[in-house]
Amino acid sequence: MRMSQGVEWAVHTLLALSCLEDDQPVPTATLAAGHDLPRSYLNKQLQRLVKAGLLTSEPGAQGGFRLARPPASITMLDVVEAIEGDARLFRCTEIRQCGTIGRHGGGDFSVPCAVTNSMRKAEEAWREALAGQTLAAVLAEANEHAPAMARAIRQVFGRE
Amino acid sequence: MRMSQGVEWAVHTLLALSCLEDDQPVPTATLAAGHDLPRSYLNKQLQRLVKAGLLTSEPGAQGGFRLARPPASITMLDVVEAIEGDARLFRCTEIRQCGTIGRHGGGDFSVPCAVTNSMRKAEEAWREALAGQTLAAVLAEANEHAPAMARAIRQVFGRE
DNA sequence: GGTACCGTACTCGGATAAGCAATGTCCGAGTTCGTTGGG
DNA sequence: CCCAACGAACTCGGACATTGCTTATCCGAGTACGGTACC
Repeated sequence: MRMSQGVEWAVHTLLALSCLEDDQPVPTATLAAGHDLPRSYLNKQLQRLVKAGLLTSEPGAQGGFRLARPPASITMLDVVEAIEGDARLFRCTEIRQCGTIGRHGGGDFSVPCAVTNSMRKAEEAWREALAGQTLAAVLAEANEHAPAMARAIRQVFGRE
Repeated sequence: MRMSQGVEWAVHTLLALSCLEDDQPVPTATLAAGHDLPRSYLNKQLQRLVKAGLLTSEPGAQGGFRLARPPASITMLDVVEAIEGDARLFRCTEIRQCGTIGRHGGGDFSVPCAVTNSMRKAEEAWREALAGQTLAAVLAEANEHAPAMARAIRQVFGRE
Protein backbone atom coordinates (compact mmCIF):
# COMPACT_ATOMS: atom_id res chain seq x y z
CA MET A 1 0.00 0.00 0.00
CA ARG A 2 2.16 2.80 -1.28
CA MET A 3 1.03 6.01 -2.89
CA SER A 4 2.18 6.47 -6.46
CA GLN A 5 5.32 8.53 -6.85
CA GLY A 6 3.45 10.56 -9.43
CA VAL A 7 1.61 12.33 -6.61
CA GLU A 8 4.83 13.78 -5.28
CA TRP A 9 5.82 14.89 -8.76
CA ALA A 10 2.41 16.40 -9.41
CA VAL A 11 2.39 18.44 -6.20
CA HIS A 12 5.89 19.80 -6.71
CA THR A 13 5.12 20.63 -10.32
CA LEU A 14 1.92 22.40 -9.35
CA LEU A 15 3.85 24.34 -6.72
CA ALA A 16 6.36 25.42 -9.32
CA LEU A 17 3.61 26.59 -11.64
CA SER A 18 2.05 28.46 -8.72
CA CYS A 19 5.19 30.55 -8.40
CA LEU A 20 4.82 31.99 -11.88
CA GLU A 21 3.06 35.32 -12.05
CA ASP A 22 2.21 35.34 -15.74
CA ASP A 23 0.03 32.91 -17.60
CA GLN A 24 2.48 31.62 -20.18
CA PRO A 25 2.40 27.83 -20.49
CA VAL A 26 5.42 25.74 -19.47
CA PRO A 27 6.36 22.65 -21.50
CA THR A 28 6.89 19.24 -19.96
CA ALA A 29 10.60 19.29 -20.72
CA THR A 30 11.13 22.40 -18.58
CA LEU A 31 9.02 21.06 -15.74
CA ALA A 32 10.84 17.72 -15.82
CA ALA A 33 14.25 19.40 -15.79
CA GLY A 34 13.11 21.41 -12.80
CA HIS A 35 13.22 18.33 -10.59
CA ASP A 36 15.23 15.82 -12.67
CA LEU A 37 12.22 13.72 -13.56
CA PRO A 38 11.69 11.47 -16.61
CA ARG A 39 10.03 13.73 -19.13
CA SER A 40 7.61 11.32 -20.76
CA TYR A 41 6.39 9.82 -17.55
CA LEU A 42 5.87 13.20 -15.94
CA ASN A 43 3.86 14.09 -19.01
CA LYS A 44 1.53 11.22 -18.27
CA GLN A 45 0.89 12.54 -14.78
CA LEU A 46 0.28 16.02 -16.15
CA GLN A 47 -2.29 14.60 -18.52
CA ARG A 48 -4.18 13.27 -15.54
CA LEU A 49 -4.08 16.69 -13.93
CA VAL A 50 -5.55 18.12 -17.14
CA LYS A 51 -8.34 15.55 -17.11
CA ALA A 52 -9.06 16.43 -13.49
CA GLY A 53 -9.34 20.09 -14.39
CA LEU A 54 -6.32 21.26 -12.42
CA LEU A 55 -4.21 22.15 -15.45
CA THR A 56 -4.88 23.31 -18.98
CA SER A 57 -2.65 22.28 -21.86
CA GLU A 58 -1.60 24.11 -24.98
CA PRO A 59 -0.35 22.14 -27.97
CA GLY A 60 2.17 23.26 -30.51
CA ALA A 61 5.29 25.35 -30.26
CA GLN A 62 5.36 27.65 -27.22
CA GLY A 63 2.76 25.33 -25.75
CA GLY A 64 2.79 23.59 -22.39
CA PHE A 65 0.81 23.51 -19.19
CA ARG A 66 -0.57 26.19 -16.92
CA LEU A 67 -2.72 26.19 -13.80
CA ALA A 68 -6.42 26.02 -14.50
CA ARG A 69 -7.37 27.45 -11.12
CA PRO A 70 -5.72 29.63 -8.47
CA PRO A 71 -3.62 27.64 -5.96
CA ALA A 72 -5.96 28.56 -3.12
CA SER A 73 -8.76 26.60 -4.74
CA ILE A 74 -6.73 23.42 -5.35
CA THR A 75 -6.64 21.00 -2.44
CA MET A 76 -4.28 18.14 -1.76
CA LEU A 77 -7.22 15.80 -2.17
CA ASP A 78 -7.76 17.14 -5.68
CA VAL A 79 -4.19 16.25 -6.59
CA VAL A 80 -4.26 12.81 -4.99
CA GLU A 81 -7.54 11.93 -6.66
CA ALA A 82 -6.33 13.25 -10.00
CA ILE A 83 -3.32 10.93 -9.95
CA GLU A 84 -4.54 7.96 -7.95
CA GLY A 85 -8.18 7.97 -9.00
CA ASP A 86 -11.12 8.18 -6.66
CA ALA A 87 -11.11 4.49 -5.72
CA ARG A 88 -11.02 3.83 -2.00
CA LEU A 89 -8.03 2.32 -0.23
CA PHE A 90 -10.06 -0.48 1.29
CA ARG A 91 -12.20 -2.52 -1.04
CA CYS A 92 -14.80 -4.73 0.61
CA THR A 93 -15.33 -8.04 -1.15
CA GLU A 94 -18.18 -9.09 1.11
CA ILE A 95 -16.46 -12.17 2.42
CA ARG A 96 -18.84 -12.00 5.37
CA GLN A 97 -21.38 -13.63 3.05
CA CYS A 98 -19.03 -16.42 1.94
CA GLY A 99 -17.93 -19.68 3.45
CA THR A 100 -19.39 -21.66 6.28
CA ILE A 101 -19.69 -18.60 8.49
CA GLY A 102 -21.40 -16.53 5.84
CA ARG A 103 -23.88 -19.26 5.04
CA HIS A 104 -24.76 -20.09 8.64
CA GLY A 105 -24.31 -16.70 10.25
CA GLY A 106 -27.25 -15.01 8.58
CA GLY A 107 -27.63 -11.33 9.37
CA ASP A 108 -28.74 -8.34 7.35
CA PHE A 109 -26.48 -8.02 4.30
CA SER A 110 -28.21 -4.88 3.07
CA VAL A 111 -26.39 -2.79 5.67
CA PRO A 112 -22.70 -2.15 5.05
CA CYS A 113 -20.18 -4.51 6.57
CA ALA A 114 -18.92 -3.36 9.97
CA VAL A 115 -15.34 -3.83 8.86
CA THR A 116 -15.95 -1.69 5.81
CA ASN A 117 -17.59 0.96 7.96
CA SER A 118 -14.59 1.10 10.22
CA MET A 119 -12.16 1.43 7.34
CA ARG A 120 -14.37 3.95 5.62
CA LYS A 121 -14.42 6.18 8.70
CA ALA A 122 -10.65 6.28 8.85
CA GLU A 123 -10.41 6.92 5.16
CA GLU A 124 -12.83 9.81 5.41
CA ALA A 125 -10.66 11.35 8.12
CA TRP A 126 -7.73 11.10 5.74
CA ARG A 127 -9.62 12.63 2.85
CA GLU A 128 -10.91 15.47 4.99
CA ALA A 129 -7.41 16.24 6.17
CA LEU A 130 -6.25 16.31 2.57
CA ALA A 131 -9.19 18.45 1.47
CA GLY A 132 -8.42 20.90 4.26
CA GLN A 133 -5.03 21.80 2.85
CA THR A 134 -4.75 23.91 -0.27
CA LEU A 135 -1.84 24.21 -2.61
CA ALA A 136 -1.50 27.83 -1.54
CA ALA A 137 -1.07 26.80 2.09
CA VAL A 138 1.60 24.26 1.24
CA LEU A 139 3.36 26.81 -0.91
CA ALA A 140 3.32 29.30 1.96
CA GLU A 141 4.92 26.78 4.29
CA ALA A 142 7.54 25.90 1.69
CA ASN A 143 8.39 29.57 1.22
CA GLU A 144 9.10 29.93 4.93
CA HIS A 145 12.15 27.70 4.72
CA ALA A 146 13.09 28.44 1.10
CA PRO A 147 12.29 32.12 0.51
CA ALA A 148 14.45 32.26 -2.64
CA MET A 149 12.68 29.37 -4.33
CA ALA A 150 9.87 31.27 -6.02
CA ARG A 151 12.22 33.67 -7.73
CA ALA A 152 14.61 30.87 -8.67
CA ILE A 153 11.76 29.05 -10.37
CA ARG A 154 10.85 32.12 -12.38
CA GLN A 155 14.46 32.49 -13.47
CA VAL A 156 14.90 28.83 -14.35
CA PHE A 157 11.69 28.94 -16.33
CA GLY A 158 12.91 32.01 -18.20
CA ARG A 159 10.40 34.42 -16.73
CA GLU A 160 12.82 37.06 -15.49
CA MET B 1 -2.94 2.75 -4.05
CA ARG B 2 -5.05 -0.12 -2.88
CA MET B 3 -4.92 -1.78 0.51
CA SER B 4 -3.96 -5.43 0.42
CA GLN B 5 -6.88 -7.80 0.44
CA GLY B 6 -5.17 -9.62 3.28
CA VAL B 7 -6.28 -6.87 5.64
CA GLU B 8 -9.92 -7.69 5.04
CA TRP B 9 -9.21 -11.37 5.57
CA ALA B 10 -7.25 -10.69 8.73
CA VAL B 11 -9.96 -8.55 10.32
CA HIS B 12 -12.73 -11.01 9.58
CA THR B 13 -10.62 -13.88 10.83
CA LEU B 14 -9.80 -12.02 14.03
CA LEU B 15 -13.48 -11.26 14.49
CA ALA B 16 -14.31 -14.94 14.14
CA LEU B 17 -11.69 -15.86 16.71
CA SER B 18 -13.10 -13.19 19.01
CA CYS B 19 -16.45 -14.99 19.03
CA LEU B 20 -14.96 -18.11 20.58
CA GLU B 21 -15.22 -18.32 24.33
CA ASP B 22 -12.65 -21.01 24.97
CA ASP B 23 -8.95 -20.87 24.21
CA GLN B 24 -8.63 -23.83 21.90
CA PRO B 25 -6.60 -23.03 18.77
CA VAL B 26 -8.26 -23.05 15.34
CA PRO B 27 -6.31 -24.37 12.32
CA THR B 28 -5.91 -22.42 9.10
CA ALA B 29 -8.07 -24.84 7.17
CA THR B 30 -11.07 -24.14 9.40
CA LEU B 31 -10.55 -20.40 9.31
CA ALA B 32 -10.18 -20.43 5.54
CA ALA B 33 -13.33 -22.49 5.07
CA GLY B 34 -15.13 -20.00 7.26
CA HIS B 35 -14.95 -17.37 4.51
CA ASP B 36 -14.01 -19.38 1.42
CA LEU B 37 -10.45 -18.12 1.32
CA PRO B 38 -7.37 -19.79 -0.16
CA ARG B 39 -5.93 -21.71 2.75
CA SER B 40 -2.22 -21.27 2.12
CA TYR B 41 -2.42 -17.61 1.37
CA LEU B 42 -4.53 -16.94 4.43
CA ASN B 43 -1.91 -18.79 6.41
CA LYS B 44 0.67 -16.29 5.20
CA GLN B 45 -1.42 -13.43 6.55
CA LEU B 46 -1.90 -15.21 9.85
CA GLN B 47 1.85 -15.58 10.15
CA ARG B 48 2.13 -11.81 9.94
CA LEU B 49 -0.43 -11.45 12.69
CA VAL B 50 1.65 -13.80 14.83
CA LYS B 51 4.79 -11.76 14.20
CA ALA B 52 2.88 -8.64 15.18
CA GLY B 53 1.82 -10.24 18.44
CA LEU B 54 -1.91 -10.35 17.69
CA LEU B 55 -2.11 -14.13 17.41
CA THR B 56 -0.26 -17.08 18.88
CA SER B 57 0.26 -20.27 16.92
CA GLU B 58 0.38 -23.89 18.01
CA PRO B 59 2.10 -26.42 15.78
CA GLY B 60 1.22 -30.08 15.43
CA ALA B 61 -2.05 -31.91 15.51
CA GLN B 62 -4.86 -30.04 17.28
CA GLY B 63 -2.79 -26.94 16.69
CA GLY B 64 -3.82 -23.68 15.08
CA PHE B 65 -4.16 -20.01 15.96
CA ARG B 66 -5.73 -18.19 18.85
CA LEU B 67 -5.97 -14.56 19.90
CA ALA B 68 -2.97 -13.32 21.83
CA ARG B 69 -4.84 -10.41 23.40
CA PRO B 70 -8.47 -9.58 24.20
CA PRO B 71 -10.33 -7.95 21.29
CA ALA B 72 -10.73 -4.71 23.22
CA SER B 73 -6.97 -4.22 23.16
CA ILE B 74 -6.53 -4.82 19.44
CA THR B 75 -7.03 -1.78 17.23
CA MET B 76 -7.67 -1.58 13.53
CA LEU B 77 -4.31 0.12 13.18
CA ASP B 78 -2.65 -2.92 14.75
CA VAL B 79 -4.18 -5.14 12.09
CA VAL B 80 -3.37 -2.84 9.19
CA GLU B 81 0.22 -2.43 10.32
CA ALA B 82 0.59 -6.16 10.88
CA ILE B 83 -0.40 -6.93 7.30
CA GLU B 84 0.78 -3.88 5.40
CA GLY B 85 3.83 -3.03 7.43
CA ASP B 86 4.49 0.28 9.10
CA ALA B 87 5.72 2.06 5.99
CA ARG B 88 3.92 5.30 5.26
CA LEU B 89 1.63 5.77 2.27
CA PHE B 90 3.55 8.76 0.97
CA ARG B 91 7.26 8.38 0.54
CA CYS B 92 9.22 11.59 0.05
CA THR B 93 12.12 11.25 -2.37
CA GLU B 94 13.34 14.81 -1.77
CA ILE B 95 12.91 15.91 -5.34
CA ARG B 96 12.85 19.45 -4.00
CA GLN B 97 16.65 19.16 -3.89
CA CYS B 98 16.96 17.86 -7.45
CA GLY B 99 16.95 19.48 -10.85
CA THR B 100 17.38 23.07 -11.83
CA ILE B 101 14.91 24.26 -9.21
CA GLY B 102 16.54 22.28 -6.40
CA ARG B 103 20.00 23.52 -7.29
CA HIS B 104 19.03 27.18 -7.66
CA GLY B 105 16.22 27.40 -5.14
CA GLY B 106 18.34 26.98 -2.05
CA GLY B 107 16.42 26.81 1.21
CA ASP B 108 16.83 24.84 4.39
CA PHE B 109 16.81 21.13 3.53
CA SER B 110 17.18 20.07 7.17
CA VAL B 111 13.50 20.83 7.81
CA PRO B 112 10.99 18.39 6.35
CA CYS B 113 9.56 19.10 2.93
CA ALA B 114 6.29 21.03 3.06
CA VAL B 115 4.64 18.53 0.75
CA THR B 116 5.71 15.69 2.99
CA ASN B 117 4.38 17.54 6.03
CA SER B 118 1.02 17.97 4.41
CA MET B 119 0.76 14.32 3.46
CA ARG B 120 2.00 13.25 6.86
CA LYS B 121 -0.69 15.24 8.63
CA ALA B 122 -3.44 13.55 6.63
CA GLU B 123 -1.88 10.17 7.20
CA GLU B 124 -1.73 10.74 10.92
CA ALA B 125 -5.44 11.57 10.91
CA TRP B 126 -6.03 8.24 9.19
CA ARG B 127 -3.90 6.32 11.62
CA GLU B 128 -5.52 7.95 14.63
CA ALA B 129 -8.95 7.07 13.30
CA LEU B 130 -7.81 3.47 12.88
CA ALA B 131 -6.21 3.39 16.31
CA GLY B 132 -9.43 4.70 17.85
CA GLN B 133 -11.41 1.66 16.80
CA THR B 134 -10.90 -1.65 18.56
CA LEU B 135 -11.75 -5.09 17.30
CA ALA B 136 -14.30 -5.33 20.10
CA ALA B 137 -16.11 -2.22 18.86
CA VAL B 138 -16.26 -3.52 15.30
CA LEU B 139 -17.51 -6.84 16.57
CA ALA B 140 -20.24 -5.10 18.57
CA GLU B 141 -21.41 -3.25 15.47
CA ALA B 142 -21.37 -6.43 13.42
CA ASN B 143 -23.45 -8.21 16.05
CA GLU B 144 -26.12 -5.54 15.81
CA HIS B 145 -27.06 -6.59 12.30
CA ALA B 146 -26.08 -10.25 12.56
CA PRO B 147 -26.95 -11.38 16.10
CA ALA B 148 -26.76 -15.06 15.18
CA MET B 149 -23.25 -14.87 13.79
CA ALA B 150 -21.30 -15.43 17.00
CA ARG B 151 -23.11 -18.63 17.80
CA ALA B 152 -22.93 -19.81 14.19
CA ILE B 153 -19.18 -19.38 14.28
CA ARG B 154 -18.87 -21.44 17.43
CA GLN B 155 -20.96 -24.17 15.85
CA VAL B 156 -19.05 -24.14 12.56
CA PHE B 157 -15.79 -24.29 14.49
CA GLY B 158 -17.09 -27.25 16.48
CA ARG B 159 -17.30 -25.48 19.80
CA GLU B 160 -20.89 -26.30 20.64
C1' DG C 1 6.26 46.69 -49.29
C1' DG C 2 2.56 43.68 -47.93
C1' DT C 3 0.37 39.23 -47.89
C1' DA C 4 -0.50 34.45 -48.44
C1' DC C 5 1.55 30.03 -48.54
C1' DC C 6 4.63 26.41 -47.13
C1' DG C 7 7.98 23.91 -44.43
C1' DT C 8 9.95 23.05 -40.09
C1' DA C 9 10.30 22.59 -35.33
C1' DC C 10 8.06 21.88 -31.28
C1' DT C 11 4.20 20.43 -28.26
C1' DC C 12 0.83 17.30 -26.22
C1' DG C 13 -1.55 12.74 -26.30
C1' DG C 14 -2.16 8.09 -26.24
C1' DA C 15 -0.44 3.41 -27.42
C1' DT C 16 3.29 0.26 -26.23
C1' DA C 17 7.22 -2.45 -23.20
C1' DA C 18 9.84 -3.47 -18.58
C1' DG C 19 10.17 -3.99 -13.35
C1' DC C 20 8.38 -4.95 -9.07
C1' DA C 21 5.21 -5.93 -5.48
C1' DA C 22 1.03 -8.33 -4.36
C1' DT C 23 -1.13 -12.73 -5.04
C1' DG C 24 -1.28 -17.60 -5.09
C1' DT C 25 0.79 -22.32 -4.46
C1' DC C 26 3.71 -25.90 -2.82
C1' DC C 27 6.56 -28.83 0.15
C1' DG C 28 9.42 -29.56 4.44
C1' DA C 29 10.23 -29.31 9.83
C1' DG C 30 8.05 -30.13 14.05
C1' DT C 31 4.50 -31.68 17.27
C1' DT C 32 0.70 -34.35 19.04
C1' DC C 33 -2.16 -38.28 19.28
C1' DG C 34 -3.34 -43.11 18.78
C1' DT C 35 -1.54 -47.66 18.61
C1' DT C 36 1.10 -51.46 19.89
C1' DG C 37 4.26 -54.20 22.21
C1' DG C 38 6.38 -55.30 26.50
C1' DG C 39 6.60 -55.57 31.55
C1' DC D 1 -3.61 -53.90 33.77
C1' DC D 2 -0.07 -50.07 33.22
C1' DC D 3 3.64 -47.92 30.80
C1' DA D 4 6.84 -46.75 27.24
C1' DA D 5 8.16 -46.63 22.53
C1' DC D 6 6.85 -46.12 17.82
C1' DG D 7 4.43 -44.66 13.68
C1' DA D 8 1.25 -41.87 11.39
C1' DA D 9 -1.41 -37.85 10.72
C1' DC D 10 -1.81 -33.16 11.17
C1' DT D 11 -0.11 -28.40 11.84
C1' DC D 12 2.60 -24.26 11.02
C1' DG D 13 6.41 -22.02 8.51
C1' DG D 14 8.90 -20.51 4.84
C1' DA D 15 10.55 -21.15 -0.10
C1' DC D 16 8.90 -21.04 -4.94
C1' DA D 17 5.67 -19.55 -9.42
C1' DT D 18 2.19 -16.28 -11.32
C1' DT D 19 -0.57 -12.19 -11.99
C1' DG D 20 -1.56 -7.26 -11.99
C1' DC D 21 -0.18 -2.65 -11.34
C1' DT D 22 3.22 0.87 -11.21
C1' DT D 23 6.88 2.68 -13.73
C1' DA D 24 9.08 3.89 -17.95
C1' DT D 25 9.41 4.72 -22.97
C1' DC D 26 8.32 5.67 -27.67
C1' DC D 27 6.07 7.48 -31.74
C1' DG D 28 2.11 9.88 -34.08
C1' DA D 29 -1.39 13.97 -34.49
C1' DG D 30 -1.74 18.72 -34.22
C1' DT D 31 -0.26 23.61 -33.77
C1' DA D 32 2.50 27.87 -33.92
C1' DC D 33 6.30 30.21 -35.83
C1' DG D 34 9.68 31.70 -39.43
C1' DG D 35 10.93 31.93 -44.11
C1' DT D 36 9.80 32.51 -48.91
C1' DA D 37 7.53 33.35 -53.03
C1' DC D 38 4.06 36.03 -55.12
C1' DC D 39 1.08 40.09 -55.85
